[in-house]
Amino acid sequence: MVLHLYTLKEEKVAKGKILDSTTEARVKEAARAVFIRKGYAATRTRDIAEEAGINLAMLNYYFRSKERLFEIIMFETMFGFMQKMALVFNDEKTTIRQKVEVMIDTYTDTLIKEPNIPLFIMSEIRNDAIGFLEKLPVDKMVVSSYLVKQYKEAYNKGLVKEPNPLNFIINLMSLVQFPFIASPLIKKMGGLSDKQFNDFMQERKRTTIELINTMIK
Amino acid sequence: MVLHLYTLKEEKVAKGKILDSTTEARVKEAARAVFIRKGYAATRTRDIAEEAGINLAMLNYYFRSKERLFEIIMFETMFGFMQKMALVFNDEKTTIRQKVEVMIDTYTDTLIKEPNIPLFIMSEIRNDAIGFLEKLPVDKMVVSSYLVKQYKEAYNKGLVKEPNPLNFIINLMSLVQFPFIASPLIKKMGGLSDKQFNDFMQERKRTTIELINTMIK
DNA sequence: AAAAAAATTAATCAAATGATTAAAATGTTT
DNA sequence: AAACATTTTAATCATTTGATTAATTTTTTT
Repeated sequence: MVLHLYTLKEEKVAKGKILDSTTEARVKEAARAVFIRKGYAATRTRDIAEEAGINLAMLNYYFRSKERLFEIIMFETMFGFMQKMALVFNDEKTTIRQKVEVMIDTYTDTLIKEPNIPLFIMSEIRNDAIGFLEKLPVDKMVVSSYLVKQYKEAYNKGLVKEPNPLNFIINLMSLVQFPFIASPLIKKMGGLSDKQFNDFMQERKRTTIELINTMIK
Repeated sequence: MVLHLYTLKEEKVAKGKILDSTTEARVKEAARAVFIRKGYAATRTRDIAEEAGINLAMLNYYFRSKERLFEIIMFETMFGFMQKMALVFNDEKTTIRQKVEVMIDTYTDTLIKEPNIPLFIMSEIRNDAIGFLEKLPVDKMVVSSYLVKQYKEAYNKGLVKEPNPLNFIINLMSLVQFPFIASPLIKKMGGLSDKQFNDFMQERKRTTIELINTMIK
């Protein structure tokens, strides 16, 4: 009955077991689903156990505590979120306009599949009991990105009016993420079903790209 | 030791007592502050009592339960939020452009003072244990607004490209509200202090108005 | 001033909840 | 197969937390 380290577990998984069938993986996947749907404070460890279809004790056996499990989920989620962004931002082969297009297109698709991620991230960062924000180099990621370099050049050439690239990035994020954050409200406002909402978001890609592109000559 | 009704309390307040000095009012004000800062699930009734500087039992004495107290706060917050919107939307004396300007200006000012309201509303609507969204006629408010009427006319005259007024309204809300929802992230990204962030939002008013106005000829 | 009502406090309760334990079951190694 | 290690289960613990109670103080009414 020795409680092994998490790293030992990883080794075992790496050996070739089907990740999703492992109890550990099921707990983690259930935790991800419930945490993202309800937030840290509102989820009970029993909710996770139930969602995973396992005994409650297994959660603590594999992850020691609710908080440690949450840290793993939160870190992975934020990391994935940022990595996706960084990849587009730092592509030296694309123009600003192409980046805008790719960002809006791929982000919308991602969020149609996982619509609760933005609200989850923003909510959990608000409390930030653990201090994720400090650990994540979002500032470096933006300031030293290729996109910002491109944007500054474009500004110097008079191709964009707005001098602050932060405004540009915020507009981009706002227009894509906010509709998902406010999705229950928007569905109600427009009388949209889930399906209709997703179709609406698909169509919105084009108008959003157009709107952002008015910032760039 | 009779527990009086909430309405009786109101009468008393109406008699002329200074609202903020009443224990009941202090509990409510503290509840508003804590609920909006941390969300329903993360706040303990003891947090509220401490913030109000009163005995925990007073919360239940005046408001019966955490849930009932929350309902009052949530309803008032959402109502205020919508009323402010409806007032601008239904002003028959202003043009669309003027409405855009007023919306962005006043909303930004409001959110600089109460930056956590959008995230609070969106978070609590997500769970929606009580069913606020059903009770609130957001759909009617938008569809039958004077702004939507104006917008449709403008579309018929070829003054706007985008046929769906929902897209227009979402863009407006996104650009104003999202920066506050994501404020910790944005502060980190831009290396901004609280003061710098607020100044940034003030400046952003102008560029946001410009951006939205590109949708209207 | 006496009586009644309302407000407040400290102590306590009951349920929920995160976590642990000891035993049982399953899997692995020798 | 025996011994050992790992995984799983059911029961239980300890703390947190929303709520209540009974007594006390303060305010209002008569």
